[in-house]
Formats: sequence, C-alpha cells, structure tokens
Amino acid sequence: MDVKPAQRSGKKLAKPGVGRRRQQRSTDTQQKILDAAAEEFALHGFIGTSTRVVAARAGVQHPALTYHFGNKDGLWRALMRGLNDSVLTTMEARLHALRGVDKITTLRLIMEDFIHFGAANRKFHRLMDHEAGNGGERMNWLVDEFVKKFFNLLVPLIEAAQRDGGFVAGDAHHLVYLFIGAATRLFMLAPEVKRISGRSPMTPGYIKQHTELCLALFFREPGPRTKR
Amino acid sequence: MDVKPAQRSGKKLAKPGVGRRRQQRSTDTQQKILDAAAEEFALHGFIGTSTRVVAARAGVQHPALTYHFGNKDGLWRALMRGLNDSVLTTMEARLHALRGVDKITTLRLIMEDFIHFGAANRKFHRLMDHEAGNGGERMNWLVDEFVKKFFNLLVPLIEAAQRDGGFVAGDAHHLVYLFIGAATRLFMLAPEVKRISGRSPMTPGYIKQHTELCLALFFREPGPRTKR
DNA sequence: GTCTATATTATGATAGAC
DNA sequence: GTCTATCATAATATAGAC
Repeated sequence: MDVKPAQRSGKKLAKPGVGRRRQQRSTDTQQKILDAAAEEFALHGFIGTSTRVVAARAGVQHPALTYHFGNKDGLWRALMRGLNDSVLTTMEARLHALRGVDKITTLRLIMEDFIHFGAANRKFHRLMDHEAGNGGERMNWLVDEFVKKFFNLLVPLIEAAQRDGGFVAGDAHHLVYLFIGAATRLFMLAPEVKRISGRSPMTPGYIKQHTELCLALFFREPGPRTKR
Repeated sequence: MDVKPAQRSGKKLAKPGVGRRRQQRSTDTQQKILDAAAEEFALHGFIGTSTRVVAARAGVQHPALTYHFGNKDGLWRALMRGLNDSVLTTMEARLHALRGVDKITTLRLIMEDFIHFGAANRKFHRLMDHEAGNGGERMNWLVDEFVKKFFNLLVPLIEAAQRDGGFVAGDAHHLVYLFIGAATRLFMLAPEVKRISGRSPMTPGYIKQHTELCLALFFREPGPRTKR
C-alpha cells in the first residue's frame, strides 16, 4: 500500500531535540503497525485478524498496538481513515485541477485515476469490502464518513456526462457500482486470475488494457444532439 | 442460500426402516450445519469463522461438526463443493437445453441466469471472494476443481458471440472478470447500497434494472459484417 | 448420532518495570 | 515508548458416556 495514512498531530514538547526524536520513533512505529494491519485486515477481515500477528508482522511487541491505537477497533479505524482520506484528497485535487474542463473528459480522467489507484492499492478495496458486504457498525461508519463523499463527487459528474451524451444511460448511483465492480474485480481477485490465465493482472500492460476495456464499456460517442 | 449442496451418498443399511430414519436425521443435521456455515463463512471468511458459532447457529452441539465433517476445513470444503456443483450443474443443463440456439442469444441467457443466481445467492460470491483474493491452498483447490470449469464453459461462448459481432471486443478471460465484477458487486455490497441510496438492491425491480444495465454494457448490435 | 467434559492453544487487553 | 509477564476468555479438537 503506497498511500500514507494521516498521522496523529504531534504534541508540544519541552525539549525539541529529544521530542523530535521521540515523536519520529513513535511515528515510524505507528506506520509499521498500520502497514502490517493493512495486510492482515485485507486478508482476513476485522474479526479474522489477530492483533498479535499484526504486531509480529510489524516487528513490534503486541502491547505497542494498545499503546498507539487503544485497541483493535482503534487500529482499524486509524487505518481506514488514513486510506480513505488519501483517496478523497487525491480525487478532490484532481477535480480542482480540472475545473473548466468538459465533464466527459473530467469523468474519464477521474475513472482512469480510480482504476490506477485500485491497481496500486489492491488491499484498499478488499478492506472496504470486508465491512461493506457485512453491514454493522464499522460499515455504517465507513459509509457515513467516506463513501458518501465519494458518491457526492462522482454522481453529479456522471449525470453531467450523461446529459452531454457521452456516458451510458441509467441511474448514476447504480452505474457507479457497475463501474467499481468492473474496475476492481480483476485486481481484487489477482491471485485467482494468475492461476486461471497464467498472467498476473498487476503488470503495466495488463493494467493499460484493463483501463481501456473498462472505459469502453461506459463511455459512448456523443451522438447528434438537440439541446447541447 | 437456496441451492442444495450435494449430499453424501447414503450407506447400505441392514434395517431399512431404522436406517432411513437415522440417515434422514443425519442428513437434516448436516444441512442445518451447512446453512449455518454458509452464513458465517460468508460473513467472516475461513479464519474469522468460529465453528462454535456455526454450531450454535445451526442449533447443534459443536462436536457434531467434527462428527459429520471431520474438521473446520472439511466443513468448508463440503459447503463449497455443494454450492459450486449446483452452479455448474445449472449452467450445463441450461447450455444443453439451448443447443442449436445462436451463440449470442445463448450467452445472453447464460449471463442473465448468472445475474439472477447472484441475486438469489449473495453469499456464494462472498464465499468465493474470501479465498480467491487471498491465494493459498483453499483458493487453489477452488480454482482447480470449479472455477476452471466455469471459464471453460463461458470463454468459448464469448469468443463465438464476438465472432458474430454481438459482444464487445477484448480478451474473453478478461471480459469474464469485467462482467462478474459488474454483475455481482451491487449484490455483494447490498448493505452499503442500502445505506447509500436508501434502496435495497435485492428487490425484483432493482434486479431487473440491474440485469438490463449489465447486459447493455457488454452486448452490441451485430452490425453489417464482412468477416468480423 | 448426540451429548458432557476437557485438553491445548490462541486471543484481546492490561499491569508494571525500565 | 518499549519491554516481560500475566489475566480472562474463546478457539479447535478430542475423549468417552449414553
């Protein structure tokens, strides 16, 4: 996972030199734990993940998890908040940089970004899925804190592209799920794809082919129009 | 889950009456355990699932699982074998019944069946995903025993439909994953969809809309053909 | 086939030294 | 901030009565 979760804000310290070093050590440890947690939670879900295994993978003692994140739930939330903030921040920056560009082109670029993000962060979608498919408190938290924002960015863009005649017709919410499914399944099931087809889907060539194939499903040539 | 896993073959018994009753009781208990196991494995994956919780959900004592299925792994395999056999048997019967029908129509009907199966058996795809995304021995077993057969049925059909100009161009294996992703994501994430949109995607109207939208992405009008 | 009881290991979390 | 040691609970699996 090459996105950086948001860090805790540092505390004010009396001795700046020592404080810096202590703070840095703490930050390093937290990041090691978060990286290991991403692996394990992505593999086995919240319940299936052992905090001791996370600690071992991170190369720290298990009480370190409690010290830095309170408990298993706190660790999971810190991880998911960091990843989702990273996704949303990237999307918002891209949208800001594209202001003034036509909606069809903007949507196409946003979708390309999304596919490339999924290729680079296979674990992210698996982490989300474990909870999103099960319901419960953790899912509600994810949806209310992050997923809604994602839809609020994407749905108006799709509707605008549809009005311009460049995107397949249909309910925009619904189409988001079709797109996410088509775009991410290949990467999420990468081990199966490798065994079935002999090719790893995580190579640059495959990712490029995948991007073109996905976008070809959803974007349509703007035909003759009455009310552009 | 409304597909029936394949049952163990019954043993020959000296006293038919008593034997029948015993066998029936055993079969009922096994089915209760398999139903409960489907729920729990779908929610939490293999590692995250507790056999005691499965037993409690099935309304049996936990040693019953060992008695009927050997161990946790045996229970998981019996469950997955039953579900996959059901999927493949249904597909093969449909294909047999459609022999002689043109490939585009056949593929369209097979895909419709697949979407409806996914809607009726949300758990199935989640069960497969838990392992297919992680790799390992259980995934290898699933792929070699079942998934390969699924692709062997679908890929030639897609390639034939492409030759007839009625299906979007691209590598057939790759397109299978795009289709599966688009077709199943909505149902797999049903709890999230409900919270995001306020609509449950598991209603007949939504399923119908979903089927039409999915197929519209992949099927193209057969244009004038030279040799395509 | 189903039950009670239990052996053994793993888990989440905490206490307290340094 | 990090370590060792430990508690209470829950896990898989098995033994053996009926």
